[in-house]
Amino acid sequence: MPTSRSYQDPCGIARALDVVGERWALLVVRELLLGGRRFSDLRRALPRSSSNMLADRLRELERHGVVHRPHPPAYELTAWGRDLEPIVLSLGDWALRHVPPPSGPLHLSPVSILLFLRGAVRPGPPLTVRLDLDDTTWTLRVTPSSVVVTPGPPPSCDVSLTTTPLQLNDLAADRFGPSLDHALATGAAAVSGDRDRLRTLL
Amino acid sequence: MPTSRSYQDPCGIARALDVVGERWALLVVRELLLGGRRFSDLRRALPRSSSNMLADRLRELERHGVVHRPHPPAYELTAWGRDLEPIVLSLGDWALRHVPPPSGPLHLSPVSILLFLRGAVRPGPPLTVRLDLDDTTWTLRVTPSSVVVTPGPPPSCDVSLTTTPLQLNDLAADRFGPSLDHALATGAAAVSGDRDRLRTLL
DNA sequence: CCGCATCCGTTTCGATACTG
DNA sequence: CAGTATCGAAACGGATGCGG
Repeated sequence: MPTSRSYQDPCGIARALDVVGERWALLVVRELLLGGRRFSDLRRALPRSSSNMLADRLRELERHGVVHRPHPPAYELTAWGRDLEPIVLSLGDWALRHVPPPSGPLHLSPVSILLFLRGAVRPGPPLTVRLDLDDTTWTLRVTPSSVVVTPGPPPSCDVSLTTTPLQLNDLAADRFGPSLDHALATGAAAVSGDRDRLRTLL
Repeated sequence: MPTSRSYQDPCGIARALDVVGERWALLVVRELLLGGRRFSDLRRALPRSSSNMLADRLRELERHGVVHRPHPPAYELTAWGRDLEPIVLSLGDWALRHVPPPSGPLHLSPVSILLFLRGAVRPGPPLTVRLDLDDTTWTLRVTPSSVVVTPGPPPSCDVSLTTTPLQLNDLAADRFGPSLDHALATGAAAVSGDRDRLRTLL
């Protein structure tokens, strides 16, 4: 049964929290920032959430107009939901300025690292990269005026990279430097196509 | 006992929510945005929260480094906590773009309306306003280069306004136009000093 | 009165199992 | 695959207590 409690406060901040303040809600939004995903995609991306929770949150977000389903079974952000993007990304930047990373066995969703990667890549000469992360495939497209990441494979690509989100995080932190060679040597990552273009991404 | 659950997700967004994602946390931050407040101030501003909840949240926020207490018994935001200001204000703007106001008996905290008012006032000729809202007194200071709202009364002021936060919200929505005359006539607001300067604020 | 701590009923969360 | 059902654990919310 979806949550229906409210702060009963006319302030915009409280009203925003009535919509996206429940547990997991903003992480569901994060997972939808790069495009529509299905229920099972969200479960894989948020493995520590439970299925009834996810179902509740999606229903609430849909009821409030943050999420809709123009092409079931996929869930997508509405235009209003997409307006959360800069806010959610700012929250992430804010935390990274001070919060020590949690310890223990960690899981990083493909969307998390792709949002970070997209933010670190500058527009430049056209380049299409295919990324295979945890059984999902993504397209990173660079043009002189934009950097776009979308779900699904590109029709064709200049270079493709297969690895895990956590490994890609390390590679990106190193700007595809020496750690890339090491990962390729140990099989933690695999590249086909124009490897040098990949190195110049960051 | 303070909450200690974590999303166990190294993504910055999840880490931010580990710190300020629990219920009431961001509303406590909102209440501290204009300066240090005491426990009882926070209780008055957030009357629908419970005292143990508030104590828990303050302890958690202090432990995480968002809040500190340089001058007990007041609670203040740390520099990191103050960095949340643009994010929290953006969330409020986001909600006001689409969320219908909640119904029923509503409570608007002085800080909520003062944040909104401060955002609506442009820098201009120097002016100091004393605001008495719900038994707390505030100072609004306009200079050619800034608009600042601080807790506590000013040493001296050009004009002072006494009313309720909800009433002030209405007056500000009307840019201190006809509704001000009506409020003054009915006693819903009282002004002393340079009333015309007040009218030109917005 | 202020600044909490404690107790306790209710709601939400989270894990697991299950169904169309 | 896309959720629902169930149930114990945790968090929330209100009331009350208590030292300073």
